[in-house]
Amino acid sequence: MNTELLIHFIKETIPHFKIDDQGLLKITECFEELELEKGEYLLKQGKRSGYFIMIEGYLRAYTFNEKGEEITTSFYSANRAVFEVASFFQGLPSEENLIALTKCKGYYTDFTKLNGMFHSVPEFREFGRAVLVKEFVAYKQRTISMINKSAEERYAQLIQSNKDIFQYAQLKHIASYLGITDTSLSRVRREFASK
Amino acid sequence: MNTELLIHFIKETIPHFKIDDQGLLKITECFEELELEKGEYLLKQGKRSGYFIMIEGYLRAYTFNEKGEEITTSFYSANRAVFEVASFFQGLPSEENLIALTKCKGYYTDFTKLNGMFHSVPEFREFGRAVLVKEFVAYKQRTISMINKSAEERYAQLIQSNKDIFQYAQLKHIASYLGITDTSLSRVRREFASK
DNA sequence: GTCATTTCTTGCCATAAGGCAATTCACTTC
DNA sequence: GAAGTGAATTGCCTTATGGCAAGAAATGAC
Repeated sequence: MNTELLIHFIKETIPHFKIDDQGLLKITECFEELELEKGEYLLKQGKRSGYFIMIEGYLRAYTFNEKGEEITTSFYSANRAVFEVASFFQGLPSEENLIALTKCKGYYTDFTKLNGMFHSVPEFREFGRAVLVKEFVAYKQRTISMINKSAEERYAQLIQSNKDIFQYAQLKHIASYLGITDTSLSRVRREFASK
Repeated sequence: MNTELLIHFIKETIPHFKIDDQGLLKITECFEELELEKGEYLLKQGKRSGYFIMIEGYLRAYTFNEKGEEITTSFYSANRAVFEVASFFQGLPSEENLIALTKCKGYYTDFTKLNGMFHSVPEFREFGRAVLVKEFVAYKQRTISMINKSAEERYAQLIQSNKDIFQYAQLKHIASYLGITDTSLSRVRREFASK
């Protein structure tokens, strides 16, 4: 397996930590390469989530509200760890689906393997925790945006932070991610463009 | 130090894990008892967050938006680990304040000590991760509520999940926590009461 | 108790976002 | 390039929420 990019991702995530080769070997042994074609699912509702370090591509996470409408909960792009936190760590069946918006490449593992590394490889502990913290912080910021920003501000923010996604995701999916309807997003875009 | 309640909280958090007495001792040595009076701050903006296992009491987390208005980001009650994730784990100055709504009691530690335990006490790793995951999941669910529930539904949800808070927090703080103004909350409450 | 202060509620009107249906646009297929 | 499909936009109207100011209620100081 070509593990170069996996190793690079791990080192980038914990730059203050030196990892010896033995530790790296233990880690890379627990991952397998995985490719998804556009439209393929990384995770389906009801299954337990795995842990995917994505090196290339775009993914969308979605679930359904009580009315049965699709709600996009996240977008993922390259150099991001992808997992549904409750399902992966607490062993629950996932309420989310993860679908590839483009061809995706990366490294995959499951909870048992990851947990083994977590306890036996100190550097991996740091890595795992850093990833969890980073994702947590991102969600927290998003909640706060929902509280004190308008739809248009959230839209502007998304354009700035993840412009590519507009190329791969449908606007109605971006709309539900932003917490508005596709109709409103369309109007927000018109307003925004005219500025 | 009376560590009974601390030990109880740790065991409750990872019920599937047996902890030996040596591990427990290592853990309890790293915490100190802490009491806050009503109105006292556990964390002030700009400082680095600590880690507080709260056994008794109620806390409120808040920050400010661009207009300088207070935004309540969380309420905490007994048997909860309290920390600002970005500040505590990433070492950043906190953007949040944590203030006691009532007298609070619990156990306190800092990042250095916690990180030491994280690497040296396997049970504490499990505990630390479980806490992080639990808080993360809660935030995630809150974000999704913001997306697909009305203010009234979120209000009803809060009443059900944390009724006590209405006794200790001001309505304007609950309002900003729910993502609405105090005026709107007042109307939501009138509607809700009439049902 | 009375006064002062803060919190909460209400009325009135403004703005943001939603709902639905019709239309336009973009993309595929033949 | 015509027809068919699904996505996105638009028009028209409704509903949810906000803003502000006035009043009511609760709280605290003396």
